[in-house]
Amino acid sequence: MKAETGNLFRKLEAIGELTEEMKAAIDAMPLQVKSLAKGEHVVSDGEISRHSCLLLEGMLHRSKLTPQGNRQILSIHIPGDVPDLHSYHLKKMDHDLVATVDCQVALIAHEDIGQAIHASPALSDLLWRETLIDAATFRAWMTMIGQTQTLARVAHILCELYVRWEMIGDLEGGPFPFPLSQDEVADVIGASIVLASHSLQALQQRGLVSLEGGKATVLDWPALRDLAQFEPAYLYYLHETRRR
Amino acid sequence: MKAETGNLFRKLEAIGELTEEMKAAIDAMPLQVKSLAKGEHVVSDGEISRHSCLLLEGMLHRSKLTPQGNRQILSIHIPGDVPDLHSYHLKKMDHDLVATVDCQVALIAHEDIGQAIHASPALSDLLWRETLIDAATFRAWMTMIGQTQTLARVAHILCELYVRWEMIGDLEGGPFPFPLSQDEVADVIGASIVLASHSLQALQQRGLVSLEGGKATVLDWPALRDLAQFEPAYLYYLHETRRR
DNA sequence: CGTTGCTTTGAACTAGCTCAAGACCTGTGG
DNA sequence: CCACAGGTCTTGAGCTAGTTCAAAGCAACG
Repeated sequence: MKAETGNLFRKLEAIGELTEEMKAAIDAMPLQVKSLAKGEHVVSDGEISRHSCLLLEGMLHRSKLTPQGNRQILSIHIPGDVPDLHSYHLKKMDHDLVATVDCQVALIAHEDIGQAIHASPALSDLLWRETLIDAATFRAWMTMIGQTQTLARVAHILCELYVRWEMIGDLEGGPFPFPLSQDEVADVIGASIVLASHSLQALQQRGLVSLEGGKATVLDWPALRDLAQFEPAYLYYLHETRRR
Repeated sequence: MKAETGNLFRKLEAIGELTEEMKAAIDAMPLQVKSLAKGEHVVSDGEISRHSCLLLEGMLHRSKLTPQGNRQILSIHIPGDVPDLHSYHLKKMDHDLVATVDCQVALIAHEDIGQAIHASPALSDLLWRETLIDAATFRAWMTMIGQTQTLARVAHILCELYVRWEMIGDLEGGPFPFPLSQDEVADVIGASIVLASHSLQALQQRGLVSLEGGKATVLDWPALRDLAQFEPAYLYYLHETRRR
Protein backbone atom coordinates (compact mmCIF):
# COMPACT_ATOMS: atom_id res chain seq x y z
CA MET A 1 0.00 0.00 0.00
CA LYS A 2 1.19 3.46 -0.87
CA ALA A 3 1.61 5.99 1.89
CA GLU A 4 -0.23 8.63 -0.12
CA THR A 5 -3.63 6.98 -0.05
CA GLY A 6 -3.89 6.23 3.69
CA ASN A 7 -6.11 9.18 4.55
CA LEU A 8 -8.24 8.63 1.47
CA PHE A 9 -8.82 5.01 2.52
CA ARG A 10 -9.74 6.04 6.05
CA LYS A 11 -12.26 8.51 4.71
CA LEU A 12 -13.80 6.12 2.19
CA GLU A 13 -14.10 3.46 4.88
CA ALA A 14 -15.97 5.98 7.00
CA ILE A 15 -18.63 6.50 4.35
CA GLY A 16 -18.98 3.07 2.75
CA GLU A 17 -17.53 -0.35 2.19
CA LEU A 18 -14.00 -0.40 0.82
CA THR A 19 -12.76 -3.80 -0.29
CA GLU A 20 -9.18 -4.88 -0.93
CA GLU A 21 -9.87 -4.92 -4.66
CA MET A 22 -11.09 -1.36 -4.53
CA LYS A 23 -7.99 -0.33 -2.63
CA ALA A 24 -5.85 -2.05 -5.21
CA ALA A 25 -7.72 -0.28 -8.02
CA ILE A 26 -7.06 3.04 -6.34
CA ASP A 27 -3.41 2.27 -5.72
CA ALA A 28 -3.02 1.26 -9.36
CA MET A 29 -3.69 4.83 -10.47
CA PRO A 30 -0.51 6.81 -11.14
CA LEU A 31 -0.09 9.82 -8.86
CA GLN A 32 1.76 12.97 -9.77
CA VAL A 33 2.84 14.50 -6.48
CA LYS A 34 3.14 18.27 -6.41
CA SER A 35 3.90 20.96 -3.86
CA LEU A 36 1.83 24.10 -3.68
CA ALA A 37 2.51 27.37 -1.92
CA LYS A 38 -0.22 29.07 0.09
CA GLY A 39 -2.57 30.90 -2.23
CA GLU A 40 -1.67 28.92 -5.35
CA HIS A 41 -4.55 27.63 -7.44
CA VAL A 42 -4.79 23.91 -8.17
CA VAL A 43 -7.36 24.81 -10.80
CA SER A 44 -9.29 27.99 -11.52
CA ASP A 45 -12.84 28.96 -12.38
CA GLY A 46 -13.52 28.45 -16.08
CA GLU A 47 -10.58 26.12 -16.70
CA ILE A 48 -10.93 22.72 -18.31
CA SER A 49 -9.67 20.14 -15.85
CA ARG A 50 -7.72 17.04 -16.93
CA HIS A 51 -7.10 15.56 -13.49
CA SER A 52 -8.47 15.48 -9.99
CA CYS A 53 -6.46 16.27 -6.93
CA LEU A 54 -5.95 14.17 -3.81
CA LEU A 55 -4.86 16.31 -0.90
CA LEU A 56 -1.91 14.73 0.93
CA GLU A 57 -0.80 17.42 3.33
CA GLY A 58 -2.02 20.90 4.23
CA MET A 59 -5.42 22.34 3.48
CA LEU A 60 -7.29 23.49 0.39
CA HIS A 61 -10.48 25.42 -0.07
CA ARG A 62 -12.88 25.96 -2.92
CA SER A 63 -14.17 29.44 -3.59
CA LYS A 64 -16.29 31.29 -6.09
CA LEU A 65 -16.12 34.95 -7.00
CA THR A 66 -19.18 36.99 -7.87
CA PRO A 67 -18.92 39.24 -10.93
CA GLN A 68 -18.55 42.09 -8.43
CA GLY A 69 -15.51 40.39 -6.96
CA ASN A 70 -16.91 39.10 -3.68
CA ARG A 71 -15.60 35.71 -2.65
CA GLN A 72 -17.66 32.90 -1.15
CA ILE A 73 -15.66 30.02 0.27
CA LEU A 74 -17.60 26.88 -0.58
CA SER A 75 -15.76 24.18 1.31
CA ILE A 76 -12.60 23.47 3.25
CA HIS A 77 -10.51 20.38 2.64
CA ILE A 78 -8.24 18.22 4.73
CA PRO A 79 -5.89 15.38 3.73
CA GLY A 80 -7.67 12.44 2.15
CA ASP A 81 -10.16 14.71 0.37
CA VAL A 82 -10.45 14.86 -3.41
CA PRO A 83 -12.10 18.26 -3.68
CA ASP A 84 -12.44 18.28 -7.44
CA LEU A 85 -13.45 14.70 -8.00
CA HIS A 86 -16.53 16.11 -9.72
CA SER A 87 -14.34 17.52 -12.48
CA TYR A 88 -14.06 13.99 -13.86
CA HIS A 89 -17.61 14.51 -15.14
CA LEU A 90 -17.86 18.31 -15.16
CA LYS A 91 -14.65 19.25 -16.91
CA LYS A 92 -15.17 22.98 -16.83
CA MET A 93 -14.64 24.37 -13.35
CA ASP A 94 -17.29 26.68 -11.90
CA HIS A 95 -15.07 27.79 -9.00
CA ASP A 96 -11.46 27.93 -7.83
CA LEU A 97 -9.52 25.33 -5.87
CA VAL A 98 -6.88 27.07 -3.79
CA ALA A 99 -4.15 26.16 -1.31
CA THR A 100 -5.13 27.57 2.10
CA VAL A 101 -1.60 26.87 3.36
CA ASP A 102 1.43 25.21 1.80
CA CYS A 103 0.30 21.83 0.53
CA GLN A 104 1.27 18.53 -0.96
CA VAL A 105 -1.19 17.15 -3.45
CA ALA A 106 -1.30 14.20 -5.82
CA LEU A 107 -2.81 14.76 -9.24
CA ILE A 108 -4.73 11.85 -10.76
CA ALA A 109 -5.44 11.94 -14.47
CA HIS A 110 -9.09 11.66 -15.43
CA GLU A 111 -8.22 8.87 -17.85
CA ASP A 112 -6.86 6.83 -14.97
CA ILE A 113 -9.95 7.48 -12.87
CA GLY A 114 -12.03 6.35 -15.85
CA GLN A 115 -10.12 3.09 -16.11
CA ALA A 116 -10.38 2.42 -12.39
CA ILE A 117 -14.13 2.99 -12.14
CA HIS A 118 -14.95 1.12 -15.31
CA ALA A 119 -13.03 -1.84 -13.97
CA SER A 120 -14.83 -1.63 -10.64
CA PRO A 121 -18.49 -0.57 -10.53
CA ALA A 122 -18.31 -0.77 -6.73
CA LEU A 123 -15.57 1.84 -6.71
CA SER A 124 -17.60 3.97 -9.08
CA ASP A 125 -20.54 3.80 -6.67
CA LEU A 126 -18.41 4.70 -3.68
CA LEU A 127 -16.88 7.69 -5.44
CA TRP A 128 -20.31 8.78 -6.63
CA ARG A 129 -21.43 8.55 -3.02
CA GLU A 130 -18.48 10.70 -2.01
CA THR A 131 -19.52 13.45 -4.43
CA LEU A 132 -23.07 13.26 -3.08
CA ILE A 133 -21.81 13.85 0.44
CA ASP A 134 -20.01 16.87 -0.94
CA ALA A 135 -23.41 18.10 -2.14
CA ALA A 136 -25.01 17.35 1.23
CA THR A 137 -22.33 19.49 2.84
CA PHE A 138 -23.25 22.37 0.55
CA ARG A 139 -26.85 22.00 1.68
CA ALA A 140 -25.79 22.17 5.31
CA TRP A 141 -23.65 25.24 4.69
CA MET A 142 -26.38 26.95 2.71
CA THR A 143 -28.77 26.43 5.58
CA MET A 144 -26.25 27.70 8.07
CA ILE A 145 -25.50 30.80 5.98
CA GLY A 146 -29.12 31.54 5.17
CA GLN A 147 -30.72 30.80 8.51
CA THR A 148 -28.33 31.24 11.42
CA GLN A 149 -26.49 34.09 13.11
CA THR A 150 -22.83 34.68 12.47
CA LEU A 151 -21.67 33.35 15.82
CA ALA A 152 -23.41 30.05 15.15
CA ARG A 153 -21.91 29.94 11.68
CA VAL A 154 -18.37 30.24 12.95
CA ALA A 155 -19.10 27.59 15.55
CA HIS A 156 -20.49 25.40 12.78
CA ILE A 157 -17.35 25.33 10.68
CA LEU A 158 -15.30 24.58 13.78
CA CYS A 159 -17.59 21.66 14.60
CA GLU A 160 -17.44 20.30 11.09
CA LEU A 161 -13.68 20.51 10.82
CA TYR A 162 -13.28 18.97 14.26
CA VAL A 163 -15.37 15.95 13.30
CA ARG A 164 -13.68 15.57 9.94
CA TRP A 165 -10.14 15.82 11.34
CA GLU A 166 -11.14 13.31 13.97
CA MET A 167 -12.17 10.88 11.27
CA ILE A 168 -8.79 10.81 9.59
CA GLY A 169 -6.41 11.64 12.45
CA ASP A 170 -6.36 10.52 16.01
CA LEU A 171 -7.03 13.76 17.79
CA GLU A 172 -8.26 12.35 21.10
CA GLY A 173 -9.86 15.68 21.82
CA GLY A 174 -6.63 17.54 21.17
CA PRO A 175 -5.97 20.42 18.80
CA PHE A 176 -6.56 20.24 15.08
CA PRO A 177 -5.25 22.49 12.28
CA PHE A 178 -7.33 25.61 11.73
CA PRO A 179 -5.14 27.91 9.66
CA LEU A 180 -7.87 30.16 8.23
CA SER A 181 -7.30 33.89 8.36
CA GLN A 182 -10.20 35.96 9.63
CA ASP A 183 -10.65 37.20 6.11
CA GLU A 184 -11.21 33.63 5.04
CA VAL A 185 -13.52 32.87 7.95
CA ALA A 186 -15.55 35.92 6.92
CA ASP A 187 -15.89 34.58 3.38
CA VAL A 188 -16.96 31.18 4.64
CA ILE A 189 -19.79 32.55 6.75
CA GLY A 190 -20.83 35.28 4.34
CA ALA A 191 -20.08 38.13 6.74
CA SER A 192 -17.56 40.90 7.20
CA ILE A 193 -14.10 40.45 8.65
CA VAL A 194 -15.12 42.54 11.65
CA LEU A 195 -17.87 40.12 12.58
CA ALA A 196 -15.60 37.16 11.96
CA SER A 197 -13.08 38.63 14.37
CA HIS A 198 -15.72 39.31 17.01
CA SER A 199 -17.18 35.84 16.69
CA LEU A 200 -13.86 34.06 17.01
CA GLN A 201 -13.08 36.11 20.10
CA ALA A 202 -16.51 35.47 21.57
CA LEU A 203 -16.14 31.71 21.18
CA GLN A 204 -12.83 31.84 23.01
CA GLN A 205 -14.08 34.15 25.75
CA ARG A 206 -16.98 31.80 26.41
CA GLY A 207 -14.49 28.99 26.83
CA LEU A 208 -15.81 26.91 23.92
CA VAL A 209 -12.62 26.70 21.90
CA SER A 210 -9.09 27.96 22.00
CA LEU A 211 -7.29 29.15 18.90
CA GLU A 212 -3.57 29.47 18.77
CA GLY A 213 -0.85 29.14 16.20
CA GLY A 214 -3.17 27.98 13.45
CA LYS A 215 -4.64 25.23 15.62
CA ALA A 216 -8.03 24.96 17.29
CA THR A 217 -8.86 23.02 20.44
CA VAL A 218 -12.43 22.28 21.37
CA LEU A 219 -12.83 22.96 25.09
CA ASP A 220 -16.58 22.48 25.53
CA TRP A 221 -17.96 20.26 22.80
CA PRO A 222 -21.60 20.08 23.94
CA ALA A 223 -21.83 23.85 24.23
CA LEU A 224 -20.12 24.42 20.90
CA ARG A 225 -22.30 21.87 19.14
CA ASP A 226 -25.48 23.36 20.62
CA LEU A 227 -24.50 26.90 19.74
CA ALA A 228 -23.71 25.82 16.19
CA GLN A 229 -26.89 23.75 15.91
CA PHE A 230 -24.51 21.18 14.49
CA GLU A 231 -26.08 17.95 13.21
CA PRO A 232 -23.34 15.78 11.66
CA ALA A 233 -25.79 13.50 9.84
CA TYR A 234 -25.01 15.32 6.58
CA LEU A 235 -21.47 13.92 6.63
CA TYR A 236 -22.92 10.41 6.30
CA TYR A 237 -20.30 8.70 8.42
CA LEU A 238 -21.39 5.12 8.99
CA HIS A 239 -20.22 5.08 12.61
CA GLU A 240 -20.35 7.83 15.17
CA THR A 241 -16.90 8.85 16.26
CA ARG A 242 -16.19 8.61 19.95
CA ARG A 243 -16.00 12.24 20.96
CA ARG A 244 -15.45 13.68 24.35
CA MET B 1 -41.60 6.19 -25.75
CA LYS B 2 -43.61 6.92 -22.67
CA ALA B 3 -45.17 10.34 -22.26
CA GLU B 4 -43.86 10.58 -18.69
CA THR B 5 -40.18 10.73 -19.57
CA GLY B 6 -40.30 13.42 -22.25
CA ASN B 7 -39.14 16.27 -20.02
CA LEU B 8 -36.50 14.09 -18.42
CA PHE B 9 -35.09 13.24 -21.85
CA ARG B 10 -35.05 16.87 -22.89
CA LYS B 11 -33.15 17.78 -19.75
CA LEU B 12 -30.63 14.92 -20.04
CA GLU B 13 -30.02 15.80 -23.67
CA ALA B 14 -29.25 19.34 -22.54
CA ILE B 15 -26.48 18.19 -20.22
CA GLY B 16 -24.96 15.22 -22.03
CA GLU B 17 -25.28 12.62 -24.71
CA LEU B 18 -28.42 10.51 -24.50
CA THR B 19 -28.48 7.51 -26.82
CA GLU B 20 -31.47 5.45 -27.87
CA GLU B 21 -30.26 2.58 -25.69
CA MET B 22 -30.13 4.86 -22.68
CA LYS B 23 -33.64 6.09 -23.38
CA ALA B 24 -34.80 2.50 -23.63
CA ALA B 25 -33.11 1.66 -20.34
CA ILE B 26 -34.91 4.56 -18.69
CA ASP B 27 -38.24 3.65 -20.19
CA ALA B 28 -37.80 0.07 -19.02
CA MET B 29 -37.99 1.20 -15.40
CA PRO B 30 -41.46 0.79 -13.90
CA LEU B 31 -43.04 4.08 -12.81
CA GLN B 32 -45.54 4.46 -10.03
CA VAL B 33 -47.49 7.61 -10.79
CA LYS B 34 -48.83 9.53 -7.84
CA SER B 35 -50.69 12.77 -7.21
CA LEU B 36 -49.59 15.12 -4.46
CA ALA B 37 -51.43 18.03 -2.90
CA LYS B 38 -49.62 21.31 -2.27
CA GLY B 39 -47.54 21.02 0.88
CA GLU B 40 -47.37 17.22 0.91
CA HIS B 41 -43.96 15.66 1.46
CA VAL B 42 -42.60 13.23 -1.09
CA VAL B 43 -40.03 12.25 1.52
CA SER B 44 -38.97 13.85 4.78
CA ASP B 45 -35.73 14.62 6.57
CA GLY B 46 -34.40 11.56 8.36
CA GLU B 47 -36.47 9.04 6.39
CA ILE B 48 -34.94 6.08 4.59
CA SER B 49 -35.77 6.38 0.93
CA ARG B 50 -36.60 3.37 -1.26
CA HIS B 51 -37.29 5.22 -4.50
CA SER B 52 -36.49 8.40 -6.33
CA CYS B 53 -39.07 10.73 -7.73
CA LEU B 54 -39.43 12.04 -11.28
CA LEU B 55 -41.52 15.20 -11.36
CA LEU B 56 -44.14 15.05 -14.12
CA GLU B 57 -46.32 18.07 -13.45
CA GLY B 58 -46.26 20.93 -10.96
CA MET B 59 -43.32 22.01 -8.87
CA LEU B 60 -41.38 20.62 -5.92
CA HIS B 61 -38.82 22.14 -3.62
CA ARG B 62 -36.26 20.78 -1.20
CA SER B 63 -35.92 22.39 2.20
CA LYS B 64 -34.03 21.90 5.42
CA LEU B 65 -35.08 23.01 8.89
CA THR B 66 -32.60 24.20 11.48
CA PRO B 67 -33.02 22.79 15.00
CA GLN B 68 -34.55 26.20 15.82
CA GLY B 69 -37.18 25.68 13.16
CA ASN B 70 -35.97 28.06 10.47
CA ARG B 71 -36.40 26.80 6.94
CA GLN B 72 -33.91 27.11 4.12
CA ILE B 73 -35.23 26.23 0.68
CA LEU B 74 -32.38 24.45 -1.09
CA SER B 75 -33.66 24.06 -4.63
CA ILE B 76 -36.76 24.41 -6.76
CA HIS B 77 -37.80 21.75 -9.24
CA ILE B 78 -39.67 21.69 -12.50
CA PRO B 79 -40.96 18.77 -14.58
CA GLY B 80 -38.21 16.46 -15.79
CA ASP B 81 -36.21 16.87 -12.59
CA VAL B 82 -35.42 13.96 -10.28
CA PRO B 83 -34.76 15.97 -7.12
CA ASP B 84 -33.89 13.01 -4.91
CA LEU B 85 -31.83 11.00 -7.35
CA HIS B 86 -29.05 11.17 -4.77
CA SER B 87 -31.11 9.06 -2.39
CA TYR B 88 -30.18 6.05 -4.52
CA HIS B 89 -26.77 6.26 -2.83
CA LEU B 90 -27.59 8.27 0.29
CA LYS B 91 -30.64 6.45 1.55
CA LYS B 92 -31.21 8.58 4.61
CA MET B 93 -32.62 11.97 3.70
CA ASP B 94 -30.95 15.08 5.12
CA HIS B 95 -33.81 17.39 4.05
CA ASP B 96 -37.45 17.41 2.96
CA LEU B 97 -38.85 17.12 -0.54
CA VAL B 98 -42.14 18.98 -0.71
CA ALA B 99 -44.86 19.76 -3.25
CA THR B 100 -44.81 23.51 -3.90
CA VAL B 101 -48.16 23.20 -5.69
CA ASP B 102 -50.37 20.24 -6.59
CA CYS B 103 -48.16 17.77 -8.46
CA GLN B 104 -47.94 14.59 -10.44
CA VAL B 105 -44.84 12.54 -9.78
CA ALA B 106 -43.57 9.12 -10.82
CA LEU B 107 -41.77 7.07 -8.19
CA ILE B 108 -38.92 4.87 -9.41
CA ALA B 109 -37.71 2.09 -7.12
CA HIS B 110 -34.02 2.20 -6.27
CA GLU B 111 -33.70 -1.46 -7.29
CA ASP B 112 -34.85 -0.56 -10.77
CA ILE B 113 -32.43 2.33 -10.96
CA GLY B 114 -29.69 -0.08 -9.89
CA GLN B 115 -30.55 -2.50 -12.67
CA ALA B 116 -30.67 0.25 -15.27
CA ILE B 117 -27.32 1.79 -14.41
CA HIS B 118 -25.54 -1.53 -14.00
CA ALA B 119 -26.75 -2.50 -17.45
CA SER B 120 -25.57 0.82 -18.89
CA PRO B 121 -22.41 2.49 -17.57
CA ALA B 122 -23.09 5.40 -19.91
CA LEU B 123 -26.43 6.00 -18.20
CA SER B 124 -24.74 5.75 -14.83
CA ASP B 125 -22.26 8.41 -15.90
CA LEU B 126 -25.00 10.71 -17.17
CA LEU B 127 -27.02 10.42 -13.98
CA TRP B 128 -23.90 10.97 -11.91
CA ARG B 129 -23.29 14.06 -13.98
CA GLU B 130 -26.83 15.19 -13.27
CA THR B 131 -26.27 14.93 -9.48
CA LEU B 132 -23.04 16.91 -9.89
CA ILE B 133 -24.93 19.72 -11.58
CA ASP B 134 -27.26 19.66 -8.62
CA ALA B 135 -24.20 20.26 -6.43
CA ALA B 136 -22.98 23.05 -8.73
CA THR B 137 -26.34 24.72 -8.31
CA PHE B 138 -25.92 24.60 -4.54
CA ARG B 139 -22.58 26.32 -4.95
CA ALA B 140 -24.17 29.07 -7.03
CA TRP B 141 -26.97 29.55 -4.50
CA MET B 142 -24.56 29.59 -1.60
CA THR B 143 -22.57 32.31 -3.30
CA MET B 144 -25.69 34.28 -4.05
CA ILE B 145 -26.94 33.98 -0.46
CA GLY B 146 -23.59 34.70 1.14
CA GLN B 147 -22.36 37.46 -1.12
CA THR B 148 -25.17 39.40 -2.78
CA GLN B 149 -27.96 41.72 -1.68
CA THR B 150 -31.51 40.49 -1.39
CA LEU B 151 -32.73 42.20 -4.55
CA ALA B 152 -30.07 40.43 -6.58
CA ARG B 153 -30.95 37.15 -4.93
CA VAL B 154 -34.58 37.35 -5.93
CA ALA B 155 -33.54 38.29 -9.44
CA HIS B 156 -31.20 35.29 -9.44
CA ILE B 157 -33.85 32.69 -8.77
CA LEU B 158 -36.05 34.25 -11.43
CA CYS B 159 -33.19 34.04 -13.92
CA GLU B 160 -32.45 30.45 -13.06
CA LEU B 161 -36.05 29.30 -13.29
CA TYR B 162 -36.49 31.17 -16.56
CA VAL B 163 -33.53 29.41 -18.13
CA ARG B 164 -34.55 26.03 -16.79
CA TRP B 165 -38.18 26.32 -17.91
CA GLU B 166 -36.93 27.44 -21.28
CA MET B 167 -34.87 24.26 -21.57
CA ILE B 168 -37.83 21.94 -21.17
CA GLY B 169 -40.72 24.03 -22.47
CA ASP B 170 -41.02 26.30 -25.41
CA LEU B 171 -41.53 29.61 -23.72
CA GLU B 172 -40.47 31.90 -26.55
CA GLY B 173 -39.98 34.64 -24.01
CA GLY B 174 -43.47 34.20 -22.62
CA PRO B 175 -44.53 33.60 -19.02
CA PHE B 176 -43.35 30.63 -16.97
CA PRO B 177 -44.81 29.18 -13.75
CA PHE B 178 -43.63 30.91 -10.62
CA PRO B 179 -46.02 29.83 -7.90
CA LEU B 180 -43.84 30.59 -4.87
CA SER B 181 -45.43 32.46 -1.99
CA GLN B 182 -43.43 35.36 -0.61
CA ASP B 183 -42.82 33.27 2.44
CA GLU B 184 -41.14 30.72 0.23
CA VAL B 185 -39.16 33.32 -1.69
CA ALA B 186 -37.94 34.61 1.67
CA ASP B 187 -36.72 31.15 2.65
CA VAL B 188 -34.95 30.71 -0.67
CA ILE B 189 -32.96 33.91 -0.34
CA GLY B 190 -32.36 33.65 3.40
CA ALA B 191 -34.20 36.86 4.22
CA SER B 192 -37.45 37.98 5.83
CA ILE B 193 -40.81 37.97 4.14
CA VAL B 194 -40.85 41.76 4.30
CA LEU B 195 -37.71 42.01 2.20
CA ALA B 196 -38.97 39.36 -0.18
CA SER B 197 -42.12 41.39 -0.71
CA HIS B 198 -40.19 44.60 -1.27
CA SER B 199 -37.79 42.95 -3.69
CA LEU B 200 -40.52 41.39 -5.80
CA GLN B 201 -42.26 44.74 -6.00
CA ALA B 202 -39.05 46.53 -6.87
CA LEU B 203 -38.32 44.16 -9.75
CA GLN B 204 -41.76 44.81 -11.16
CA GLN B 205 -41.62 48.56 -10.67
CA ARG B 206 -38.32 48.66 -12.51
CA GLY B 207 -39.99 46.87 -15.38
CA LEU B 208 -37.73 43.80 -15.24
CA VAL B 209 -40.41 41.16 -14.73
CA SER B 210 -44.12 40.93 -14.27
CA LEU B 211 -45.69 38.52 -11.81
CA GLU B 212 -49.31 37.57 -12.04
CA GLY B 213 -51.42 34.56 -11.23
CA GLY B 214 -48.48 32.36 -10.26
CA LYS B 215 -46.64 33.13 -13.53
CA ALA B 216 -43.60 35.27 -14.19
CA THR B 217 -42.75 37.06 -17.42
CA VAL B 218 -39.28 38.42 -18.04
CA LEU B 219 -39.64 41.89 -19.54
CA ASP B 220 -36.01 43.02 -19.63
CA TRP B 221 -33.68 40.04 -19.68
CA PRO B 222 -30.33 41.87 -19.92
CA ALA B 223 -31.21 44.14 -17.01
CA LEU B 224 -32.50 41.26 -14.89
CA ARG B 225 -29.46 39.12 -15.63
CA ASP B 226 -27.08 41.95 -14.80
CA LEU B 227 -28.85 42.82 -11.58
CA ALA B 228 -28.77 39.16 -10.55
CA GLN B 229 -25.14 38.75 -11.60
CA PHE B 230 -26.48 35.61 -13.23
CA GLU B 231 -23.90 33.35 -14.87
CA PRO B 232 -25.67 30.23 -16.17
CA ALA B 233 -22.44 28.23 -16.62
CA TYR B 234 -23.21 26.33 -13.41
CA LEU B 235 -26.18 24.66 -15.10
CA TYR B 236 -23.80 22.99 -17.54
CA TYR B 237 -26.12 23.10 -20.52
CA LEU B 238 -24.18 22.00 -23.57
CA HIS B 239 -25.83 24.56 -25.84
CA GLU B 240 -26.87 28.10 -25.07
CA THR B 241 -30.59 28.52 -25.38
CA ARG B 242 -31.71 31.23 -27.77
CA ARG B 243 -33.04 33.87 -25.42
CA ARG B 244 -34.48 37.20 -26.31
C1' DC C 1 14.39 47.19 11.76
C1' DG C 2 11.42 48.35 8.32
C1' DT C 3 7.89 46.29 5.54
C1' DT C 4 4.10 43.55 5.02
C1' DG C 5 0.21 41.10 6.29
C1' DC C 6 -3.03 39.98 9.84
C1' DT C 7 -5.89 41.31 13.76
C1' DT C 8 -8.28 44.34 16.86
C1' DT C 9 -10.99 48.28 18.03
C1' DG C 10 -13.97 52.22 17.49
C1' DA C 11 -17.40 55.17 15.32
C1' DA C 12 -20.96 56.12 12.18
C1' DC C 13 -24.17 54.21 9.24
C1' DT C 14 -27.62 50.99 6.95
C1' DA C 15 -29.72 46.88 5.41
C1' DG C 16 -32.50 43.96 7.13
C1' DC C 17 -35.27 42.30 11.23
C1' DT C 18 -39.56 41.75 14.19
C1' DC C 19 -43.93 42.98 15.38
C1' DA C 20 -48.28 44.45 14.29
C1' DA C 21 -52.13 46.17 11.78
C1' DG C 22 -54.71 46.45 7.76
C1' DA C 23 -55.87 45.16 2.97
C1' DC C 24 -56.80 41.81 -0.09
C1' DC C 25 -58.05 37.70 -1.92
C1' DT C 26 -60.50 33.05 -2.40
C1' DG C 27 -63.10 29.35 -1.20
C1' DT C 28 -66.95 27.60 1.84
C1' DG C 29 -71.15 27.11 4.13
C1' DG C 30 -75.49 29.15 5.30
C1' DC D 1 -75.66 35.85 -2.74
C1' DC D 2 -73.63 37.11 1.42
C1' DA D 3 -70.68 36.50 5.33
C1' DC D 4 -66.91 34.94 7.11
C1' DA D 5 -62.63 32.50 7.77
C1' DG D 6 -57.93 31.52 6.40
C1' DG D 7 -54.31 32.49 3.91
C1' DT D 8 -51.38 35.87 1.56
C1' DC D 9 -49.59 40.37 0.78
C1' DT D 10 -48.53 45.20 1.99
C1' DT D 11 -47.13 48.90 4.86
C1' DG D 12 -45.18 51.30 8.74
C1' DA D 13 -42.47 51.97 13.02
C1' DG D 14 -38.80 50.96 15.86
C1' DC D 15 -34.92 48.16 16.65
C1' DT D 16 -30.53 45.36 15.96
C1' DA D 17 -27.29 42.80 13.65
C1' DG D 18 -24.54 43.72 10.50
C1' DT D 19 -21.75 47.01 7.39
C1' DT D 20 -17.81 50.21 5.88
C1' DC D 21 -14.04 52.99 6.80
C1' DA D 22 -10.14 54.05 9.26
C1' DA D 23 -6.47 53.78 12.48
C1' DA D 24 -3.63 51.44 15.55
C1' DG D 25 -1.43 47.29 17.33
C1' DC D 26 1.05 43.08 16.69
C1' DA D 27 3.94 39.64 14.82
C1' DA D 28 6.66 37.46 11.45
C1' DC D 29 10.20 37.69 8.18
C1' DG D 30 13.98 39.02 5.28
